Amino acid sequence: MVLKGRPKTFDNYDALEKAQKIFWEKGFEGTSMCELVSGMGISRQSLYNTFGNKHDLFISCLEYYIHESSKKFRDLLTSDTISAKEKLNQIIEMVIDNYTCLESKGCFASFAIQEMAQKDPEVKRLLDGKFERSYKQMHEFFEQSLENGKISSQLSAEELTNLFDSILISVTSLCKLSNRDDQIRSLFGIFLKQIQFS
Amino acid sequence: MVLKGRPKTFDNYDALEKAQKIFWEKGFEGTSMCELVSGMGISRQSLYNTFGNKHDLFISCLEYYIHESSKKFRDLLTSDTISAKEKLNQIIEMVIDNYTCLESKGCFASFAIQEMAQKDPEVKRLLDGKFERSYKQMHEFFEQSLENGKISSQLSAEELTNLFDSILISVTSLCKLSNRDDQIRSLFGIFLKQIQFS
DNA sequence: TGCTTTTTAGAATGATTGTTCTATATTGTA
DNA sequence: TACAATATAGAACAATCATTCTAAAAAGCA
Repeated sequence: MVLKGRPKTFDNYDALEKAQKIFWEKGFEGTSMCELVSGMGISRQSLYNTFGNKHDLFISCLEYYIHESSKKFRDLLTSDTISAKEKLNQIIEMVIDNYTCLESKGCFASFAIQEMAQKDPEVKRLLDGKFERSYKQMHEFFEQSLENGKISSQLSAEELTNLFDSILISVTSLCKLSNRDDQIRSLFGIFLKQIQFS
Repeated sequence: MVLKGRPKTFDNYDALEKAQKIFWEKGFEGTSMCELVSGMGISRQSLYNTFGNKHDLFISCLEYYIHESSKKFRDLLTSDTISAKEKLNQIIEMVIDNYTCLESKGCFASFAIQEMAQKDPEVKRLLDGKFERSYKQMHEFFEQSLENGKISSQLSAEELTNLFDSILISVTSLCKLSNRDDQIRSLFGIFLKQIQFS
C-alpha cells in the first residue's frame, strides 16, 4: 500500500489517554466537546474524523483503559519469576499507588459503573467483560496456588477471589473519601491474614 | 403564626424522593430540569420556589437520602431486642434487598461518590459525614459486642468494621454488574466466618 | 508542479440547557 | 369581597451543547 497525502501528526493513543482523563474528572455528561478539543490537543475536525462522535470516543477511552489496566494486572498475576506472596504484595502496592494517586483518584472503570452501567448497554457489556476476566484470572491464581500448596487457607479459592475482588472494588470508592488510607491498608492486611504462605 | 393565602398542595419529601430517583437513574449532569418538572409532578415555578436551583435540589436529595438510609441502619444497629448475630443477619438482608432492587440498583450515595465527590466540595462533605457516621456506629457495635463477649474474633473491632464497611461499599458496585448475586452472598458468608457467636 | 490527504481555526446550525418572567387560576383567611 | 399566598402553563432568554460546514494551510508523493 502506498501512502499519499499528509501523514498523521498525532498519536491516537496519546489523544485517547488525554480524553480518558478528562472524562474521568468530569464524567461523560459533564464533559463538553470543546473541553475535549482543547484537552486532546487536536482540532475538532480531526477528533470527529478519527474517533467519531462523543459516545464513540467515550467507548474507545473505556476500551483503552480496560486494555491497559488489565495488561498490568495479568502480567503480574501470571509472572513466573516471583512467589505467590510476592505477587499479592506487588498487586496490593500497585493498586494503592494507582487508586490513591492525587491527580485522578480511584478507577475509571468503577466510575463508569456508577455513571453509565445502568443506562448504557455498551458500557455495561464492556465492564461486565473486564470484571469477569480479571475475576477469572484471580480465581485461577488462587486455585493453582492452593493446589500447588504455595498457599493454604480456611477459605476456598472462590472465597479468596470474592474477597479480594470485593476489596479492590471497595477501594475505588474509599479512596474518594477523606482519611481512609489506614482503612485501605488494613483491608489488605485482613485479606493476607486469611492466607498461610509456605 | 397565622397562615394566609393558598396552602401548599404537595409534600416536599414526596417531591424530593421523586427527584432523587431521577438523579440516581440519570446522574446530575444527565438530568434536565424539564425531566425533573415532569417527574416531580409540580410546576417549574414551584420547583424553583421550594428547592432553589438544580444544584440546591441535588444537595437536598442527597441529604434526604442520607437521612433516610442512615435512620434504618442506626435503628437496626442500636436495637435492644435482638442478638448481635440477628442484627448482622438483618442488616445483611436489608442491604441485599435494598441494593439489588430491580428499579434502582446500588446506593445513591455510592453513585454520588463517583460522579460528584471529586469535583463538588459540598457533596464530598456530605458523603464524608455520612460514611464516617455509619463507620463509627459499626465500630461501636463491634467494640461493645467484643467487650460483652457476645462475639469473639481473630480480628479487632477496627478490622471487623473496616471489612464490613468495605463489603457494603463493594456491593454497591457489584450489584450493577451481571451475575454477581452469588458473590455478594459469599462475601457476607466470609465475613460471618470471621466471627464466633456465643 | 499537481494531487491527495491531514491538518488547522472558526463560523454556522439547530437543539437543549438552566433560569427567569408573564399572566392567570386556585384556595385559604380577614 | 378583598387580600395573600401558592398553584399552574408556557413564553422568553441567554448560554451552551454536539455536530457539521467552510476555507485554507501543511506535508507527503508522482
